[in-house]
Amino acid sequence: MTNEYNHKEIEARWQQYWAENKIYEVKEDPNKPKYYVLDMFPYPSGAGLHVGHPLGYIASDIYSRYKRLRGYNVLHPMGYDAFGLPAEQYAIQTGQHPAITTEQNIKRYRKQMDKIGFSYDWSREVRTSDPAYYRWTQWIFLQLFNSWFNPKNNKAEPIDTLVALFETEGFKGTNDCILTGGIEFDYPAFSAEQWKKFGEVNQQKILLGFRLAYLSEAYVNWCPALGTVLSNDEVKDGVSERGGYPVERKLMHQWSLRITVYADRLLQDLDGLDWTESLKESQRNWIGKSQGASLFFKIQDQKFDIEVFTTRPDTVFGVSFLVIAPEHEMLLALVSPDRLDEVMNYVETAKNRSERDRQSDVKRVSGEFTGAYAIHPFTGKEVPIWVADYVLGGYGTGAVMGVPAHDSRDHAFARHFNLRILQVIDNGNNHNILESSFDAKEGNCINSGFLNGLGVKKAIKKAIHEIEERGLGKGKTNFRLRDAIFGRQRYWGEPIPIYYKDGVPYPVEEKDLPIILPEIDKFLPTEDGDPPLGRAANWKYKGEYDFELSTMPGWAGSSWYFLRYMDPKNSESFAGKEALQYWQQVDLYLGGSEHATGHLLYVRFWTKFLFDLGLIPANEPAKKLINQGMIQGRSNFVFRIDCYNGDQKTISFFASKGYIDENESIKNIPILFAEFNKQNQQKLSLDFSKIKVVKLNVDVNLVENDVLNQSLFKQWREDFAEAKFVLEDHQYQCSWEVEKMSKSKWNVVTPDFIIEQYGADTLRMYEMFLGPLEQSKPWNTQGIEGVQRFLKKLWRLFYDAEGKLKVVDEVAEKNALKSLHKTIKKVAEDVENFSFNTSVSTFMICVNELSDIKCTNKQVLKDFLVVLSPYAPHICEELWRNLGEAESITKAVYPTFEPKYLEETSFSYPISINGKHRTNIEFALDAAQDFIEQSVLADDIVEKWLEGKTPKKIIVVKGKIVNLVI
RNA sequence: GCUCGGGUGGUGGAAUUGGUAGACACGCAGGACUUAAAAUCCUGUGUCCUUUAAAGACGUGCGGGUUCAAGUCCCGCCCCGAGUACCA
Repeated sequence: MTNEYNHKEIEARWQQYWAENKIYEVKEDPNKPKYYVLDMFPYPSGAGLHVGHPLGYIASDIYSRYKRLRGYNVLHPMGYDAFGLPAEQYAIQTGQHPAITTEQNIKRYRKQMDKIGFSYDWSREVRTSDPAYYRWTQWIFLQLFNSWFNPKNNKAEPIDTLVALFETEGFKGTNDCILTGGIEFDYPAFSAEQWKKFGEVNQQKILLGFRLAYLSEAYVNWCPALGTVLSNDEVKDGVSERGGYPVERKLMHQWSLRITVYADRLLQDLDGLDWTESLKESQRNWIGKSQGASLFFKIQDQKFDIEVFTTRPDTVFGVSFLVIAPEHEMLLALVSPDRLDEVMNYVETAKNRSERDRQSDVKRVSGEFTGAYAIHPFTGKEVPIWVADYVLGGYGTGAVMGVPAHDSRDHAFARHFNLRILQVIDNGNNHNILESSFDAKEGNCINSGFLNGLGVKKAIKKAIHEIEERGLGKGKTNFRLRDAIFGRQRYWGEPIPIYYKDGVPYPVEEKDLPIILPEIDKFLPTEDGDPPLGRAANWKYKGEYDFELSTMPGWAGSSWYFLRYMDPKNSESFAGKEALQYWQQVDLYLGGSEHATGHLLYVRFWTKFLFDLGLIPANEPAKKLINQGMIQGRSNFVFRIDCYNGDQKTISFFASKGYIDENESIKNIPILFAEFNKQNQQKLSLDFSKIKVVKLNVDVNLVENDVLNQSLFKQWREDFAEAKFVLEDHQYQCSWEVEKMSKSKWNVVTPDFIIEQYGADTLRMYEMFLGPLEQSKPWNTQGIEGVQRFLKKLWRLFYDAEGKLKVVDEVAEKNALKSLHKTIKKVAEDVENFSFNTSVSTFMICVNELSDIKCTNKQVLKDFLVVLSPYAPHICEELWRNLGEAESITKAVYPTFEPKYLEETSFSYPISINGKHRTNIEFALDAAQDFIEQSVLADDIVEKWLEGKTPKKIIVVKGKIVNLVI
C-alpha cells in the first residue's frame, strides 16, 4: 500500500480501466432522460495541443460527468475537423500527402487528450475527411442543389415543386415576389407554355438561379497566395485569416449556398436561444437587417430612374445630392459628355484601389460630379448626381441619397465639394449644422413639407406610406449577409458531387456517392490554372463527363457533424431516424467565440435546411452555447547587458529585473556595475555611452515563480553556457508579459508537461481554478501547487502516514455533515451555472474543514468523492475503489443535501412592510431564535426595542443582529 | 464611430444578485519538525495612525445621487478588452 498520492500510477490505471470496460460508451435508452454535450471539434494542427486548448474540453467533461451522476444518459463525443488548408500547404512544400500528416496529427491529439482523462465515447469519433463521413456531406450538398426556398411557406422545398409551378403558372419576372422572395433573379418573365418549350439546357439554367446550391458569376474574395477564394468570415482586415495574405476582389464563376434566404429566420430564432448575448449580437450584426425604403429618382432628360435605398426616408427633404457607386451599371448612361473624362478617370482609380487601401483610407473624401441631375420626387428640385467610392456597389442598390445634415459621410462629402446642407430634423439642441452632422434618432421634422412636426418614428412610417402611395418606391428590408461562396480551388476538401453535360451542372446520382478524392501527383493548380483536382488522371463521371474541380470549404463538414455523432456508423443515411429522434439536438455546446460569424452561422443554416426537408427533428443545432475564453501565454524575459570596453571587446551579463526600469533601460548604472564586480569578483571598465540592454524571451520551462533556474539556463543555449548574472537576494528575477501562446515566444506550456509533473487531476482542477470559464486569461503555472496540495490533503484524509486506510464506518459528526452538505449544494449550483472556479474553492474549504475535525467517516468521505469526481475523476475513482466499492464511481448517484445541515449565514425577517405582512415582535424573535445566539441579543439592540418602536425588519448576518429597520 | 463585456489587495480571483468587501489560492514574512533539504504543519498578510495591542479611520476606476445599508441600483465622466465598420 502506498502512503503517498501517486498520480502517475493512479491515472494510468483508471484510464486503462475506463477504456477496457467501455465505461463511457452510450446507447439510446428510452428509460433515461438524454443530455447531449458537444465540444467544437479541433482541427488537428501539427503543433499539437497546448495548455489552452483543453480548457473547454475540461469544462464540458465536468458537466458531462456531473449530468451522468444526475441520472442522465449523456452523449459526449469527440472527433476531428480534418480537412483544411495547413495540411495542404504543408503538402505543397514537402510533397507529403495531407492524409498522412492529418493522420499523424490526429494520433498525437488523441494521445494528448487521453492523458487528461476525458469521458468521451470514442466509439462515436468522426473525421470530416473520412469518405464514410464526407459521403453524407456530399449528400447534403445534393439536397441543397435539389432544393429551392419557397417564400410563401418560408422554407426550403424540393426543386420539383418549383418546376410544377413553372409548368402551371410560368414566371412573372424579377418582381414576382411569390417566387423569388425578393432575391434578385435576372431573368425575363415567361409563361407556362414558354417554359415547356425552353428545352433542357435553358430550363436547367433557369432552375440554377433558384437552387440553394448554385453556380454564378460573382465578385469573390480571391487570395492569390493561397490560390483560392475565401468567404467573408475568412477575411479579416483585407487579408486572409489563415496566413494573413492579401485578398482582392475578382469576378469568378463560383458555387455558392443561398444562405441569404434564411436571413430572417436566422435572425428571428436567435431570440429563443440560450447563447451569450454578445455572440447573438455579433450574429445580428453580421446578418445586418436594416429596414427602410427604396426610392426612385427620375433623371433629368433621361428615360430611366435611379433607385436608392435608405433607412431614413423621413429625411428625404434633406436630400441635396445623390451618390452612386463607381460600379453602378447606369453610370455610363447618365454621365454628361463634358464630364466623361473625369468620371472615367475616377472610376479607373477606384477600381485599382485594393479592398485594403480603400478600408485604410476611409477618411479621404473623393468623388466626381457626373454632370447629370435627378429630380427630387417631392420638391421637384434639381439634385446633382455624383459618383464616389464611399458608396458600395454590392450593398443595397449601389446608390444613396445624400442627406448631409444627418449623416456624417454625406456631411464630409458635402463640405468637401461645397454642396448644400439642409437640416430637416430638430432635436431641440441648437446644433450648428454647417459644422457637423448629427444622427437624428430623435426629434421632429422641419423643412419637410408634409412631414413637418412629426416625430422621427412617425415620420418614417408616413414617408414610406407616401412613397408607396405615389408609386415612387416601396418599403424594403436589406440584409448585409451575403450568400456563402462554397467552392475552393483546393485539393484537401470534399469534392463537389457535380458533373457537367453540355456546360450544364448536374448532380451526381446518390448511389454513386461518395465521390472519392482522387490521388494526384502534385498539390498545385494545373498549368492551365485549373484547381489541383484537374491533375487527376482519368477522373470522369461514368467515364464520360467532367467532374466539378473545386472542393468544398472547411466549414462544410463541420456544419452537420453534431448529427453524425448521434449515429456515426450508419451507412444508409447520415443518421438514423431513431437516433435523431432520441438525441434531438445539442443541449450544451462549448467552443470559442471566434466562430460566431462562421461555423455557428453555417451550422444553423444547414440545420434549418435539413429541418425544412423533414430530415431532422430540431431547427436549431444547440440550445445552450458557452464560449470558453482563450488562454494566453505568459512570457518570461531576461535582460542582457552588453558593454563594450576600450578594446571593442564585448562583455555581456544578465541583470535581474530589479535593476531595470519601466523603459527597459538600466535604473542606476554605477550600482549595477558595482554589483556585477562584487558578485562576479571582477573589475569591469566602463564606457557608459556604449551600454545596450537586450530583452530576450526565455523558455518559461526554465523559470519557476519568475525565478530563473540558472544552471538550466546555461544548458539551454550554447552561447549562454558561460552566462554571468547580477542577482537580487541571490536570485535572478525575470520580468513577464502576456502574449499569445506560441513557440517563437518560448511561452508554450503543454498539458503533457503539466500532467507529467502534477497529474491530470491537478491540471483539470487548476484550469478551472484559473478564473471564470468565459474569460480570457494568461496561463500561469504559479499557483498550480495549491491544487496539488489540495489533492495530497484529500489523500491524507483517507490514509495515515504509514499508508493505512483510516476510514471507518461510524455515525457521522454534525460538523462533518455540515461541511459535506454545504459542498453538495454549492457544487451542484456551481456546475449548473458553469462557475467551475468557485467550486474548486468549495472543495478546498471542505477538505480543510474535514481535516481540521479529523473526519474519518466513511459515508461522508464517499459522498464527497462522488461530488468531486467530475473534477478529479482519477483520484476519486482510486479512493472509491479502495473503500471497497465494486462499481466505478461514474455509476454512482450524486448525493442530495439536507437543509437541516446548512447553516444560515444571513437572515432578514420582515415584521411589516407597508402595512402588509403584519406580525409581532415575539413572533419575529421566535423565528429568528434559531439563527441568533442569545448573548448577542442583550445589548443595544434590545434597548432599541425597549424604546417601544416597532422594527420593520431584523437584519441578521452570520448569526448576529446587525441592524433593525424601524 | 457603433455594439457588447469589464475596472475589487503584491497576483489570480470570491461576495447568498442590496446585507460584516477581500472567500479560496498563489506570493511574501515569521515559526515548528529536520544534521540539512524536500515534504508537511502552524501564525500573520488591504491601506493608514500606533512600540505593541485594543480600538479607530479610510478603502471595490473618478464625481454625484437613492437607501437603515451600495462592489452591487440611478445619473455624469475616465480608462481597458473584444467584436464590427464607408451597410446609407
